[in-house]
Order: sequence, then structure tokens, then C-alpha cells
Amino acid sequence: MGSKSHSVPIAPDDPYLQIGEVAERTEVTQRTLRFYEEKGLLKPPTRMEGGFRLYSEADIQRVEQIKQLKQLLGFTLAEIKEMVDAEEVKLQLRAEYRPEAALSQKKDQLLRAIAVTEQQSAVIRQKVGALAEMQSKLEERLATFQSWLGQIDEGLKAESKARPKTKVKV
Amino acid sequence: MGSKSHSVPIAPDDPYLQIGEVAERTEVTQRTLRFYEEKGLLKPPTRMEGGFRLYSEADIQRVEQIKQLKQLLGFTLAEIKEMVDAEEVKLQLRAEYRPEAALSQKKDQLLRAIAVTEQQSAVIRQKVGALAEMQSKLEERLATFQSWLGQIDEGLKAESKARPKTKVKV
DNA sequence: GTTAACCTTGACGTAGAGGTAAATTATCGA
DNA sequence: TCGATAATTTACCTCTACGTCAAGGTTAAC
Repeated sequence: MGSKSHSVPIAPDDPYLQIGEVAERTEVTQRTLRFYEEKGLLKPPTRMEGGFRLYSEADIQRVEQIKQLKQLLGFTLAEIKEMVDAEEVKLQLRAEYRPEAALSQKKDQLLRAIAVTEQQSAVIRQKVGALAEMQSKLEERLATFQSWLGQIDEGLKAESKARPKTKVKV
Repeated sequence: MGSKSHSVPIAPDDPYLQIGEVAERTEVTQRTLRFYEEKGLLKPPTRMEGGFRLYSEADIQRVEQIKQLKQLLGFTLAEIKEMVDAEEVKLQLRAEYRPEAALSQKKDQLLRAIAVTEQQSAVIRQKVGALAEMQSKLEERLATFQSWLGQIDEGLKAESKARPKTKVKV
């Protein structure tokens, strides 16, 4: 897997990575990376002349973000795409911050992005609430378990006192 | 969908529910209820003579719990089954709290249940952490958006002052 | 005792999220 | 320049979490 050692293709400053390295570092498979690209979760990366994909560090960040959203929080890829798209709007807006025309149209986009973001924020708040509730239930249960454990231990102590040593065979 | 109006089947005290009502009240399909039973997420409910399933209120609670774990937190059914099983241990232990035999064996079970529960607790803590991080990022983004919005609004004000009223056509 | 509404167990279908294999092409290091 | 790796696309496979008939049995009401 060790690749180009001395001849970096484009810029030695912003090291571009091939799919294998990205897969390794993000701990997803190459298939998954291509799949996410297909589904619009990752923007099509630049390519080498031969067609090999070249990813940037930003792409890695995005993959990590997707992993978080998916594994930790149970969002579907479709939902994640929405979020990612909202983020794209942000970048787009910044990019075309010069064109003076269509100012009010840009405002509309911005308002939409704000709405989406607030929506996401609300969803997260909801989830945190549900998690907190579960957490307290679990702790309650743990306390119950601990007390039972104490009782059992006492029972065992009494038992071993009654019968000093019996068979250990199974 | 409205069923039995005045003749409750068994006990009016602990009303047993048929699958249709449970489905309605929990907002999952009957298929899903049978599926969960098949997968061991719901214990096999009691049946009428003819074989119709009869669910208790406790079963409804369990379904709600499963929904939470699944939809809100993105656990898989397999993971949920583990949790549910841990809870079963709890009930089992309480049930057989009389048999004095196998005390140390009961302790083992209890220790296992404690380990599982603590594990779950840790997972939840992790998720809450991740969510908090996301939340703060979202709020940061919202702030950025708001400031941009302010800038755009100023731009628009200036524009309308310069050109009192121009064409609106596209 | 018939009938409508409800339930039963199959059995097959499907969307989401990838896994895996095959045939072909690129790149790298010697 | 030539293998040994590593990537590419295409195509089919899998597994989860159900959806959707189909063919029949139950229950409750009339």
C-alpha cells in the first residue's frame, strides 16, 4: 500500500490521497467510498490522468462526519445527504460572494439553509433528551443490581459459614 | 378497525389487547410485531383458544422502548435484543428469588447483567458527547449564517436606495 | 349459522447499505 | 521496460427490517 515516495503528483503541500489510503485511514472500505460518491454524499474527487481518484484531507473529514452521523446517531444516508447538502450551500455562498447580482436570491438560499440547520438542531436536542432519560433509567437499574448483589453476597457468606467446605466438582 | 365495544374478552382490569389494537397504539404494523416476536425482541404473548395473540400493557411499553432505541438512537435490532435480554435477566432473577440453591450462579448472572448495563451506559455517554459536539458546530454555523444574512440585508437596502424601482421580470 | 372483521402462518418482494468477484487498466519501483 | 500492486467499472450477492399478498381459520354479532 505504500505508494508514491518521491514523485508527488501535484502539490506536496496539500497531499492528495488515493482511495486505498483514505479507506485505511477512515476505516471504511473502498467500496463504501465509491458508494457514498455515487449517492452524492461525497463530491466526486479529482482524478489522476488514468482515472484514479484523488482525495483531499477535507474529504477524509467528511467521511468521518458521515460515520459519526450514521453509526453513532442512526441517521440514514438520505438524511445525511440532506445535511451535507446544507453544508454545500454554505460553501457555495462563500464562493460566489462576489457576484453582486441576485442578492435577494442568495438571501433565499441562506434562509433555507438556516431552516434546515435549525431543524437538525432540534432533532439533536430531541435525541439528547431521549438519551438522558435512558441513562437515568439505566443508572436506576444498576443501583438495583448492586443492592441485589449485596444481598447475594451476604447469603453466600452465611452459606460458607454453615458448610465449611463441600465438593467443588462440576 | 373499531372492534369489541362492550364485551371485553377476559379481565376488564388488565385489558388484553389483540395485535390490531397494539399496532394502532404503538404505530407499528402487525407485521412488525410478529417480526419482533420472531426475532426474540418481544416475548411470545399469550394466545386465545383460536391462536390470536393477546398482548399486555407491558408489551406495549416494550414496543415503545424498541422504537426509541431504533429510531432515535440507531441501534440495530440485534443490539436491542441484547439489551432486552439483559432486562429479562433482571425479571428472571426477581422471579426465582426464592430458590435458595445456586446462589453463586445467580451472582454470576447478575454480574453479567451489570456488565451489559454498564456497557450500555457507556455507549449512551459516548453518543451524548458526540451529539453535544455536533450541536455546538451547528450553532456556530447558524451564527455565521445570521451574520451573512445581516450583510445581505444591508446590501439590499443600499440597492433599493440606488434604484428606486426597476423591472422585476425574469 | 352465516357473515364481516380480525387473525393465522407461509412465502415472496424490496429498499437501504454495502460485500464480493471478474475483467481490465494504471502506477510504481526495480 | 516489466511485473507486482493498486484502482476502475460492471454486475451480481447479502443481510436487515420489514411490506405485501395469499389462503385459510376465529370471533363476535346478528
